[in-house]
Amino acid sequence: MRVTIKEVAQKAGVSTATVSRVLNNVGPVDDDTRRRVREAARELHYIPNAVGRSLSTKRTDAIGLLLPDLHGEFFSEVIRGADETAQQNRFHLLVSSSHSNREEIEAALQVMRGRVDGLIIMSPHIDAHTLKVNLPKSLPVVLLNCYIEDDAFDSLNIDNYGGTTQMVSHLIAHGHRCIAIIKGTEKNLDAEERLRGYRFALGEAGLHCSENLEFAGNFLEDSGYEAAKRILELRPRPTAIFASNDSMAIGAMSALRELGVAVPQEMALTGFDDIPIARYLSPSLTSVHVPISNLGALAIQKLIHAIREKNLHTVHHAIVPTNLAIRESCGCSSHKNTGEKF
Amino acid sequence: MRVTIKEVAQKAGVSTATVSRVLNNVGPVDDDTRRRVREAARELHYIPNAVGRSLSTKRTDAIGLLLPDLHGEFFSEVIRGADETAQQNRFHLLVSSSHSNREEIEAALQVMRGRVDGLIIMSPHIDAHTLKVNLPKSLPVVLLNCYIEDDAFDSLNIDNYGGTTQMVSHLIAHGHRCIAIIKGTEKNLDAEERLRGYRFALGEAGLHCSENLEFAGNFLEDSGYEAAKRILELRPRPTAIFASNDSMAIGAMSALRELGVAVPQEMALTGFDDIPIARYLSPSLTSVHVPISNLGALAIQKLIHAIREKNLHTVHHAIVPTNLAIRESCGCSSHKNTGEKF
DNA sequence: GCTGAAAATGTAAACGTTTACATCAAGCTT
DNA sequence: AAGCTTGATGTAAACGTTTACATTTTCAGC
Repeated sequence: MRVTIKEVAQKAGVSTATVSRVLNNVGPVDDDTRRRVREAARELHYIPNAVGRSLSTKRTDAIGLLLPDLHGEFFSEVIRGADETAQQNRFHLLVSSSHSNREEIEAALQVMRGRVDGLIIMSPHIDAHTLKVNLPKSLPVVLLNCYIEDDAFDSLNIDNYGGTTQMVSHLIAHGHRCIAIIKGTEKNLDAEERLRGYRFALGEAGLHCSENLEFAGNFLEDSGYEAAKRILELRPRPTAIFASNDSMAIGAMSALRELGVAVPQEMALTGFDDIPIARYLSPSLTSVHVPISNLGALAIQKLIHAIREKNLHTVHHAIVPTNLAIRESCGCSSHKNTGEKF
Repeated sequence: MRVTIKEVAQKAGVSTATVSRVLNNVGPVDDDTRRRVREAARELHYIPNAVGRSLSTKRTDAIGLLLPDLHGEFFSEVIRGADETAQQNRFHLLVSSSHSNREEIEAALQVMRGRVDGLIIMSPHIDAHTLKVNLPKSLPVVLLNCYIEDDAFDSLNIDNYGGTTQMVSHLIAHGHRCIAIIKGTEKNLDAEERLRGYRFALGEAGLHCSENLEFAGNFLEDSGYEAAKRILELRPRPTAIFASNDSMAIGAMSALRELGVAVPQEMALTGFDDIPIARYLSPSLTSVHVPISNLGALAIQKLIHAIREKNLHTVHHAIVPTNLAIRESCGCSSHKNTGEKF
């Protein structure tokens, strides 16, 4: 069926060992032999069988990417960044997405096991114990935005707390005194950290911190839409809304527009993530910029380092900094319409 | 290192063959033996090695997904749909994205070869010959939105032509006589078909069809932004813009807003793809709805059928229908603000 | 021309499964 | 009771590589 190394060896008049040596540039081979083997391989359109090789070398040259039930551009940008970096390093990406509970994650881990040389896990729900039970000790892992700060695993986290604090402080600096928050999914690390940052910024400014100002959400547009409607019923009405991500901010913006509340004049609105579309909204959305595709790329780099330098590699926790992308929706007119790129 | 089938066999006091039979539910095995084997496997936390199995069975249980340099939500929705369906069928997804030229695709194909049981190729640039040279005859393939109508490959195409025709006809029906188009990437099938549909609809209505009304674009927001600015310089000024995808429509909307042109009052605007965010724009974007995640799911279903029923399967070309999502941006007030879901 | 090292190449085991075939025991049929 | 069938299990080959080790060849140094 498919042409194997044996046929190449036969055609070139050598043993399979020699063919392997030639094709992998390893060990001493006579120039003339090398030429003959190369020629034979080319003529037969020989492509080494990846499975056979994997079995022998115990490498797969693949990286597993385990994603939660992510949506929209955040999802695609992470994959794009990861894939690009993986390709550059001659690794492949095994993607498994939409895992929301422990069972699904465990199943996915089992499936990945043996098929990948390393794993990137982005899962706000997972706990260290589940991971340790389901993963061989020797498999390099990088955690992306996970709760766990266990020293067994490398981790990469967005500076949710810092970014939110900055943003809310920005609103306060521009005169807002009553700021509502649309929270993210419950028990989600990002959501919790953003909430924590929000509370801290309010407290630091000596402002009233009330649960009445905190509205449930789940990171999807719909929930932002609903939350905004409820926020408008509050008395006194808040003058600003911090949405825990851009999707919800977009939903909120939609609700505000529908109800005739002008953004930012009657209500300031900010998001988090700075998805590409934020700058094209009307009004353009002020958001906390997260280098999303970098995040994927960084995770891959870290992981590949762990794979290649298994012995040298030491566990490391990194926090990816964020920065404010000030646009129209927060009403900070000095920065109006910059539309800056990063 | 990792526990193998041999250790399970030893612990259970049987041969590896029996263990294999038990774990795969194949062939007759004594109930008591079965129990012992299961127990041993559980105690040892045995997980079959996927590579060894692949080598033996010549299956990988993986599907390759080859994507072009796609952006934004279209990209993520295709992957989501594909992944979901793949998981349901116990297949894994090997994703390789951002391929824009032939060399990259050939490289990706070679890499995929042997690692997957089937391949979904979404690549507006590829030609049948390149595929035939680089793929073993026996590998099932589904082409997604590719030029090729070669009978060697299954294909799945969006009804670009029909969708565009409908949309442009809709604009005409609402009184527009001078409609500009922002074209998609050159040499891209989607782009060409949408252009063809646009021209046809104009012609059918007996309207002037001029190259002056056709503006270059590349499916990214920026190009929509630029094109819109140029469109506004036209005299007589068009009263409607058909953008070949939503991203460009969003860019165009941004430009119009900046220049103080009211949408839809002074300029109607429509897109194509109906990405999730379209309904949350202001004004909400009228677009040609494409069941994007279905597209990924359908492709996987088709492919899995081809893989499983290799002999029964016959080549088939399918066209995925589109439909109009009428919202505010086209100014067809009767449908104002429906915000319908699909 | 011998010795020994270095270079070139071959042999075969190993990687972890599945599975065709062989074997053996037990129960039926006649 | 001999011959069959069936069920349960074991044996070993096969899948396609890589690589440790063995073997052969070459050739410099004496």
